[in-house]
Amino acid sequence: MTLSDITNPHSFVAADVAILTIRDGALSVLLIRRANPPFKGMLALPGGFVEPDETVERAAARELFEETGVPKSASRLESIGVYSDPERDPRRRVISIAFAALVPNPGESRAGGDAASTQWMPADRALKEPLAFDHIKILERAIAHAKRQLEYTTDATAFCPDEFTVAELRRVYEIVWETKLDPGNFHRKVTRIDDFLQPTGDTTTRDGGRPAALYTAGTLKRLPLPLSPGK
Amino acid sequence: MTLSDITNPHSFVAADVAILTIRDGALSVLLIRRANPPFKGMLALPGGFVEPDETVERAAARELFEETGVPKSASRLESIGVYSDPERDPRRRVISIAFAALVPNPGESRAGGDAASTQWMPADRALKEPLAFDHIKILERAIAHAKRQLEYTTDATAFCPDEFTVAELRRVYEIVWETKLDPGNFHRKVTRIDDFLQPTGDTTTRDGGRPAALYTAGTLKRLPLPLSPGK
DNA sequence: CCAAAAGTGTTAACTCTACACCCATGT
DNA sequence: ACATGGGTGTAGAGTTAACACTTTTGG
Repeated sequence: MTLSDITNPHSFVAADVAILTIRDGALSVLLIRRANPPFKGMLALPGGFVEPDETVERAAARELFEETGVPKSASRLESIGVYSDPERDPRRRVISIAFAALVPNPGESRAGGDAASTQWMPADRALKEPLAFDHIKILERAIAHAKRQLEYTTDATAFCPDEFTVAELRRVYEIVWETKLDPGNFHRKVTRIDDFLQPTGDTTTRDGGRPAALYTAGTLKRLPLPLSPGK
Repeated sequence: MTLSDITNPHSFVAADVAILTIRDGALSVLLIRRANPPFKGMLALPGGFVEPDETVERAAARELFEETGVPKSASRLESIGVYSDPERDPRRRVISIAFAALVPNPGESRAGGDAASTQWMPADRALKEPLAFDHIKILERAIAHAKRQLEYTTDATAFCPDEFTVAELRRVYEIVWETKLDPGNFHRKVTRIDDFLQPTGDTTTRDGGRPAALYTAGTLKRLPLPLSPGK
């Protein structure tokens, strides 16, 4: 560290992650209660400073794993924006790289980071809570991002367990888009797209009724034609 | 500035901008020749450090204006990613926030920054040049971003002058997507979308043939249905 | 047997593509 | 008059939405 490093413009860089999942039929987000100032005691998104030897993606993946136990590979973790208002942190200049993580329901918020202070909350309720920093803006953007991702990519599968049925996938779309989709048409549409869904050969009756075929996520990332949320 | 500020993890943060326009029928990018190490003498994207009192968007807008004279309001300037490999700058840790700017052809690269060392280059040629840092990756992402933006948003108008014809707009799509589009079908499609194009009432014959109606960009940002580059 | 959910068939409405054709100007 | 590009009409192909219907299980 030289003097010029200190006098030249520099900043703290943090990665903040809106970890989204579907719980009890609602799009939900993981919030922590801050143990330290600033905003001590307030709800916030998980986040932390980027270490000198890691990328911001790695810092975000680390936060994700610490708070949920979900490895990066089981999620879709994407950068959704940079928050750099000089006043956003009252103590010092911190530039935040915001991420959205779409993860399968990991059950109760776990021990990793600081279990006692983490909680899942339905996204619509979280948007009405006072959140630390500009985390409300990050959360808004993360939710908009998720809705858009479902239109153009196969990211909906990130909300599902490893093996899932077409109806379970449909419910993801219905919950995130807040619409009803025709089960028959939806089934035809998604099963016709090459490499979207990989049949396992197994079936399940866990949702009742006639047994449903089980699938895993295929290799396709971007949908050839967007799935529209329109009625 | 306290001691803890220095010993805690921190970084230099830069904004690098891929300024894209359409010149001589080709998608082109503004490159500078670096006057200083590292990578002295090499081609690079314009960029600079984020000052302590400005946002990264503002730093990017400043670069854009310095190099082209184009104000932020006449462009679409969007963050397209964060480049934070600890080794990306050989001298010290620098995290780069990458932007893509879509601008109308501003004529010759101008005096602002350092006219002698800036040049427009067709994007496909620039992709084959050795560029400083990881700027090739940023440029690739900026081009992919532009192609996608044209599908889902009204950003194509950012490449056009203030007033433009439907055919001029069509040429933007044809050049960026590297396709031919049916003039009649394209005309019908875009003029039918509410708030995409605002008729001025004037016409022009600057492209020859029958006079074409002039339009300005409307208020719509996101297309209700994507325009596909499909055949 | 009945309820429930999976998955398929069918059809009318809609949209898109290709291309023919007419229009309004400069030369 | 004619070349040039602007813009409209139209028919056939393709796609979609709505919903009836069959399938396969659990109770």
